[in-house]
Amino acid sequence: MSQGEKPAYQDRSRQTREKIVAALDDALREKSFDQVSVAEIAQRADIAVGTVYRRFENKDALIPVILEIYQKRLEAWVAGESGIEIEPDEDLRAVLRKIMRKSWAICAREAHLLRAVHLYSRLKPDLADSEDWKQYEQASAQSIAAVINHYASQVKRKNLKRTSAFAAYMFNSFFIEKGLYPEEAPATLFPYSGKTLADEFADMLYAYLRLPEEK
Amino acid sequence: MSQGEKPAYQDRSRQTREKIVAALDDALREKSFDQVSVAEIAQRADIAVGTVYRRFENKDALIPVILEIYQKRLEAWVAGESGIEIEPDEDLRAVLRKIMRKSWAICAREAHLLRAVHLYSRLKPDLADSEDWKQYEQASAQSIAAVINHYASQVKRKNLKRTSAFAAYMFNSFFIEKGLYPEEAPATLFPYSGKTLADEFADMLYAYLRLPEEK
Amino acid sequence: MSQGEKPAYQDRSRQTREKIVAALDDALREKSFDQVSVAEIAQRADIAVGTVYRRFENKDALIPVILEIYQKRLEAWVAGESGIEIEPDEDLRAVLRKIMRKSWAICAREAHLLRAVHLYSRLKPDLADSEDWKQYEQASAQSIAAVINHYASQVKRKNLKRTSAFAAYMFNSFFIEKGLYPEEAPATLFPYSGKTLADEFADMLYAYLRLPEEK
Amino acid sequence: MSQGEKPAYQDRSRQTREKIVAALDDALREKSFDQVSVAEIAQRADIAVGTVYRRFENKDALIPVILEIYQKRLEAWVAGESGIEIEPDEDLRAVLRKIMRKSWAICAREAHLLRAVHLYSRLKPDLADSEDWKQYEQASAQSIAAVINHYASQVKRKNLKRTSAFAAYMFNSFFIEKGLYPEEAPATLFPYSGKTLADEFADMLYAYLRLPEEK
DNA sequence: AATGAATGAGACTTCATTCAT
DNA sequence: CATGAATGAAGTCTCATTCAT
Repeated sequence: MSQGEKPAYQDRSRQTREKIVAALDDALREKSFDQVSVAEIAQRADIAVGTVYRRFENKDALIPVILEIYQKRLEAWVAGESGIEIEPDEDLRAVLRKIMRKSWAICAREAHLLRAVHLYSRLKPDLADSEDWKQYEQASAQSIAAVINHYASQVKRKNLKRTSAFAAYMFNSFFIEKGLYPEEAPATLFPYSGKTLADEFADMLYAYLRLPEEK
Repeated sequence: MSQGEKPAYQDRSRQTREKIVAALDDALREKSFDQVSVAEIAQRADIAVGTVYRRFENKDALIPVILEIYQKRLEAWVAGESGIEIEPDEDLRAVLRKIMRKSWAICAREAHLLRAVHLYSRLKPDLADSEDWKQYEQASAQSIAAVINHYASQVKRKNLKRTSAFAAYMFNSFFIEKGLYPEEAPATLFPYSGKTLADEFADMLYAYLRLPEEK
Repeated sequence: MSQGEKPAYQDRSRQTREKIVAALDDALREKSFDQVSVAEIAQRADIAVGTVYRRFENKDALIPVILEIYQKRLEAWVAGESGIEIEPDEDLRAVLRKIMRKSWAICAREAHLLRAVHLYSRLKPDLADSEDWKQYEQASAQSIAAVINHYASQVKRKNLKRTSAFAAYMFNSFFIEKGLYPEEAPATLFPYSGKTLADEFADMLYAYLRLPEEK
Repeated sequence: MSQGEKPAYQDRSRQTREKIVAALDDALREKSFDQVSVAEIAQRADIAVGTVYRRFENKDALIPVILEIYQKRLEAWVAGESGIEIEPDEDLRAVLRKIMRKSWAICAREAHLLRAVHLYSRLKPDLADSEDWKQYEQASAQSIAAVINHYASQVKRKNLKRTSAFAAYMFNSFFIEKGLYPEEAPATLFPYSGKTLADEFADMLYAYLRLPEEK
């Protein structure tokens, strides 16, 4: 239960919550969070406006929910499909490609959710300290760091901590523009997507890791 | 004079326009364009609401102005400081660092303006096809391409066109998150800025250019 | 429920609707529709502005309502009073007088409503094609035609269709000026009203019907 | 010089006035007076907004001017073309037809002006007592009366004064709807115009004059 | 006298939130 | 608990009128 959300003791409450969440998910595929009115959410959920306010303190309290949906999707998807399998003797470059392809697939799939959270954190940074969002990004940073540490022998950079942090930052930035706003600049500057795109980024990351810092 | 703007015949008109522009510039340091009402702009400019509408067809017509302010600032700044000087025998890696440091300085300085345009194009992609914005990003892409072509001998990638496009995309993405929203994730994942940040990206780009495509 | 109006599910809604309608009815006795603001309607109805918009898509959607009020009044009135009774052997001239007197009474009673619709259709002919209004006038045309056909034997004109059409046109024009704008010219040119007025017009119509077309 | 208008002592003033008048005339062919803004008039006249206010106290003060234009047109037209010539032994019915055809022609020609004044007197009856408008209609009434008196021998009605007044009223009503709003109901009920229309009305009037009052 | 920039009241409309049923 | 009607602040935009130049 995230901030601004009210407890649901009864079964019926939980059902209502599900409805709201589904409606929001739906609506975000079409418009930005700002453009979706509470009335529209209620209508899509086939409940009354007041009912939304019974579950959520205000409209902003729905934001954490979006991330929550995303995380559930992510988990379900990871659980369902085979994860990234790394062969014992696999090359770092190949592994990065695998990761990037996979990441791209996930990101593209649920872009509307990430877009909503992302935009929101830009529009109302004060409200949306949204710990969840930060946590989410930090989680991705840790994954990157784990890979880098695992292949430390192939990495030429010495300051692994800083390298990991930078890689994580680029990883996220990379996906944000191309993944969340594929129709807008700067995404349109590179007219490829899918594997081509993922591989290109994997290569860039690989190259970076292989380049020794300058003395 | 950009689209939706009305002509200014008199001196007084131009003064008013400047007041509006300054007020907008000011306001954008605090909130997003959507959160700034026309009434607020008028108030900050110390003029009447109607006066804003005398100069601009509607609120959206102010968007191109933002980019215009930015470009003026850019030009003034470039004119003031010494540009990027490239020594004849200078190394690609060093050149990239220079470029990135400079770009970072510019971007950080007027982040609020770029942020406004960027956010707007995400919120109202239909309206804000904002040719100016696209042009601006394409211009940066061309600069990148020029550098790459100039140093073609040091670049190991063969498909220069695709390489340039990807580099341009990463260049812009890199600056967007860290430059426009330095307080938000994912920018916070990499806790450095200034030269450290610029150099790190320069290195990444350099490494990428030096890495041959896989056969 | 007319075009642009929103459905009312609850009793309370219907009460609100009636408040709005009554407020509008009231206001139109004093000013033209254009001069009545939505805020004024809300105030007269003792509700919030937004409440008006909850029931009606926009201000224009109130226009059909005006005609609706008028029609209800008309029906109620007709139901209440005895209708026009025609004796079997009654003279055409006498029948026309009866009709005109009755029509005059109806028209004078609810002049403010008809005035609103009439003016609106003159001010915004494009929007207010207002099928209702047209239908209403055509209905009156059909009534006239029915009478003429019924008394065909007493009518000397041969082209009954054209005669009916002209009679209907004159019937409406007659009422519009004198009925809707009794204080203005040209109504003031004929300083009588009520039966005197109605009878005079009945006579004119009678005379017209009795005059053979010129060969 | 009508009410609300300011005196023009100089030549230049008079020229300005002409420009305004012409611009207004022009504009009224396209939209209603309410829909024409002072700014538009100024633009069409190729003068400044303030200049309009130097000549006219406010927008409403332009209304009397419209009627003035109309009257000038009328006079010029009457002076230019041969007026209505009545042969000594001409039949009343034929004379009425001539009058109606001529009247129709005038009315149709400058409908936009009459329409503006007419609408205005309906929208703001308080302000627009517009003596001019009343005078104008009374003038037409006198003309009708003159004809009726001239043919008194052929008229069967006894109360000539009342008869004339009613005829004048119908004369004006007749032209208002069909002449000023030919595209709207009730004008559309009678799908003819020109001579057919004029003759039909002439016949109606003739018949009326020939019908003795009932005892 | 002319100009046209500036004014600001006021109109329409939206929508997050409240509250009586 | 759910409902959905009602609220009203706030936003965008228009235009008759004023006034400094």
